[in-house]
Amino acid sequence: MVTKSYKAGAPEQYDPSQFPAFAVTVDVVILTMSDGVLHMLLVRRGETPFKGMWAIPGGFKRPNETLHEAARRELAEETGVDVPTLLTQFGAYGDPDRDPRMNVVTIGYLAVLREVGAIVAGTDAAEALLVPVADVLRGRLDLAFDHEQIVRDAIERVRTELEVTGIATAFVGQTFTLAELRAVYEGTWGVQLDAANFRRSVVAEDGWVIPTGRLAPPGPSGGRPAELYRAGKAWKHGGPIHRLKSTERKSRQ
Amino acid sequence: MVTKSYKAGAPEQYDPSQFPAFAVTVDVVILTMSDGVLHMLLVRRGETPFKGMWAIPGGFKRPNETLHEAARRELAEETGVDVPTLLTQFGAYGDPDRDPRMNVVTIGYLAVLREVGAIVAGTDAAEALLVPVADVLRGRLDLAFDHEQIVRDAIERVRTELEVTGIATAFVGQTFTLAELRAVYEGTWGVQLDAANFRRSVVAEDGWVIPTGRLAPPGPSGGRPAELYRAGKAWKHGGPIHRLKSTERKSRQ
DNA sequence: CCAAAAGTGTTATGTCTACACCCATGA
DNA sequence: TCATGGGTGTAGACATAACACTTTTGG
Repeated sequence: MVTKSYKAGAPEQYDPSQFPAFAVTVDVVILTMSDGVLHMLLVRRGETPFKGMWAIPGGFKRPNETLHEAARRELAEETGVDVPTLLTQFGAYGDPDRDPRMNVVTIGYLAVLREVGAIVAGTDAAEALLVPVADVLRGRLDLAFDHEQIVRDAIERVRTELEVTGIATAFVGQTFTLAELRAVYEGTWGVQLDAANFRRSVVAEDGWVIPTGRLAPPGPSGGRPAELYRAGKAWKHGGPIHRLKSTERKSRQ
Repeated sequence: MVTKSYKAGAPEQYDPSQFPAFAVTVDVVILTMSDGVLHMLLVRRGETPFKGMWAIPGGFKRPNETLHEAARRELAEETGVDVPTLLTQFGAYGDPDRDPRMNVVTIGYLAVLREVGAIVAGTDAAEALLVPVADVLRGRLDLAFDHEQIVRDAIERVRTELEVTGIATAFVGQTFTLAELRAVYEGTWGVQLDAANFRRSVVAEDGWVIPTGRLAPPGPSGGRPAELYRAGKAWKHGGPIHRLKSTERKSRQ
């Protein structure tokens, strides 16, 4: 592969002020599974505009960091989590009136955490809240800016990614039972999957889950102990689990 | 659905200069099928930086337009096409050193055109060129900025969209033969598909292609005239054509 | 007539879904 | 021993891939 001479153009006589200036922010939709229900993190805005309203965490991009680094920094500031199991960009939003103060273009990121951990309210947020995603999608919460649309896009993305990539394992721990993994699909898609067929599909796909040989203790109501797995490498064309096409089964939400 | 009071926050005492300023651009990867081969449009840069190098068309976002409008404007300026058959956002790029002049965040858009039409070289481009996408992916052309990466992401996106959405019909005319539609999949994925099975899959899926009853004239070398179809509505979960998993067939490129 | 391209039929193989059944545990 | 949840077996429905065959054109 040829290494490109990246700094070809001369940055000589050039006046940046002749181009319209924008503020660039990064907004992070932080998702986690809690009790089989997909949850997301909201923060209460401590500053104008939309002061006191719920919003998704975010902040201004700094000139010397990449977009991904900015997202990672915002995530760490808000949750204390330094290494998310997954952090993906999913969209950009730049409508002229989306921020009443000035022209702000924001880049949407999707973060997936295994556990909630200690959620730290940052300097510009008076409070933090973990809510079911379904509540936001139903419009029960009034979010600041165009954050409701951003959340909708993020959820649509995670639902698709679930079918196409290995994102599901980002929701569960280092080792997990297949019931836990199945709960990720069920909670995200709002469907019920047949446990038997789920197991076969997942185990059959090569390099997807790897048995550890250990067993998980059963729940308080008994039941056979489940085998513990760890995540394998991702795979070729899409994952082993797909949304039903014709025969839709009853939903849970 | 509840209408949100959008201008809630007061834009009062606020100093925009306290936040880092960025230029925001929109870059458009313009794709079209030509002779069964996926092509893209490049323009030669007429200005510094990277003056004289090939680049994908793009330009600065204006404060009073949306990102989508900016992409549409750039596309029209560069190609004369006002209404593309498809225009989708696929990514944002904001590495600190991606533009030697200043901090520029760019939003990548993917445009699909039916025909090339009259390609008009704009004011800031000395020349325009339609090249096979494969040439760019192989690194045969040295593109300005981080445009090679942007192109790679765009192609990856169009390949996925092809499997999941009705994007294929955006490449063909108002009416089309199934051979033309098949060429879109074959040219984009670099595979050969069985014509018989392709027909069955596409026709079987309800509301995907609609027969017009008319026939297309055969080519110069003869052959039975093909039936003409027009595009139907999109569908539920993904399109009818999928990349082969196990049995990979011989590629064409 | 032959070659070429479109369209139909057929068959073996693979995958998906539903659900019956067995297994290991807590109370 | 019963309830609960994990794991296996299996049969029918459905989808996929390969390819032989028929149809309709140009030369």
